[in-house]
Amino acid sequence: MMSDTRVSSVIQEWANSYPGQAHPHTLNPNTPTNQLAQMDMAYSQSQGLVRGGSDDRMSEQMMGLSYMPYMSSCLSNTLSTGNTNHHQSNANTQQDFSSFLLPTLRAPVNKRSISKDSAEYRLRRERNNVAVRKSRDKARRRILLTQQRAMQLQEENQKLQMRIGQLTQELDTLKHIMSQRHLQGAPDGAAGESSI
Amino acid sequence: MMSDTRVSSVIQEWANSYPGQAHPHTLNPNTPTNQLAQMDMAYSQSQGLVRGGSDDRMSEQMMGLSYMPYMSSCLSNTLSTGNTNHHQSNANTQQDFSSFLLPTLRAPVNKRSISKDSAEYRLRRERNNVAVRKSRDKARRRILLTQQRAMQLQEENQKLQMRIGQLTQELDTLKHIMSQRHLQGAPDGAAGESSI
DNA sequence: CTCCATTGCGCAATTG
DNA sequence: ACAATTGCGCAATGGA
Repeated sequence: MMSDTRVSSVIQEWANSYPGQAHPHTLNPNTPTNQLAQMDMAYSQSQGLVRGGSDDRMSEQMMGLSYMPYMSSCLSNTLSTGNTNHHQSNANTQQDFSSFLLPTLRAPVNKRSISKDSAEYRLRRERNNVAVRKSRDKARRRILLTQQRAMQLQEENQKLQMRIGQLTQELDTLKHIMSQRHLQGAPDGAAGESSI
Repeated sequence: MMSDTRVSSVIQEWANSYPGQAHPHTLNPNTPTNQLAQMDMAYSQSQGLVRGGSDDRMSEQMMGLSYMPYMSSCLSNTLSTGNTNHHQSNANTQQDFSSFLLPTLRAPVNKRSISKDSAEYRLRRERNNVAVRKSRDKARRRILLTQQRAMQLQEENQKLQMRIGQLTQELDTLKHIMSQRHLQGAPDGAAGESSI
């Protein structure tokens, strides 16, 4: 039939995706690998509070060169990046007084004047963009792995259930034969008789 | 111990997440729900290219939960929206010649001057934003469900394997007993003798 | 063509 | 300071 070897390999990969914990060891449906625990609420209010006040969207980037597919911006990413980032909309609005708002815990010193133009800003942005792509790719891979794992587990499950049916039937037959010979008097002490 | 009833419910939910296929019915490991088939090289350079391959079917069925959290943002936001979107960066710059660049496939005709300001533009954007939130929320839920499903399948798997071990041992014991009674000569035709 | 759904991407805030 | 995550909006595209 299907190669069962493939299963274990994917399972292995999957396990690697969750360094935190995810071993069959102490598997507990109540601890959904954490990492996802907060997924539910994460949404309900982050929106209105976090960014709502600053309102910085708008005039994101390019619109101009947007028509051509991403070839340019993506292939030559990381640095060369003929990417289309031209957007110098209003932006630096709150980091000025952010130092005031913060609870005086070692004020961020001088973080001002990183406004968009500075090469440092672009550098940071570009780095973050790379990190973001990397992270998302990782997430995608993890999701894929989880899906494959689920499918394979299901497949394996069916096989196991068939096997159980097989064994059960065989056992019944054997027991029946033994009872036919009125020798049933000796219940096997070893295996017990767990119900079906 | 753990309620097994809950398992089936989650599985059920999960199944609903994949209307395309995902029923134990004709499950085929060779069709990994596609939708994620080409994921490996995604990072190196696919970014700009991949787009074309994806093909997934899936209708929409609300998945039960709606977007209570969004309701406020969606309903009220759509128009009232205290958002300060005023920016009139030049926008319509190249769609003029874009019609040239494109392979003559029904040129975008006149999509001109929908630039940012138009109420229609904002309306469309806002609608899309809503759709995006909805879609992502759905995706998150689906991922979570898949994970839970995988965990529960694994748990169930372990139980099944234990059961198999149990049955096998019981069967061995029985066979041993029968052979001890030198009655092995009677082949049970019904169950066959599948090796361990 | 319109409309919604999906998806890749960049930005900014947070986290570790 | 730095990479990794995460929510979000934008634009392109796919599919009714």
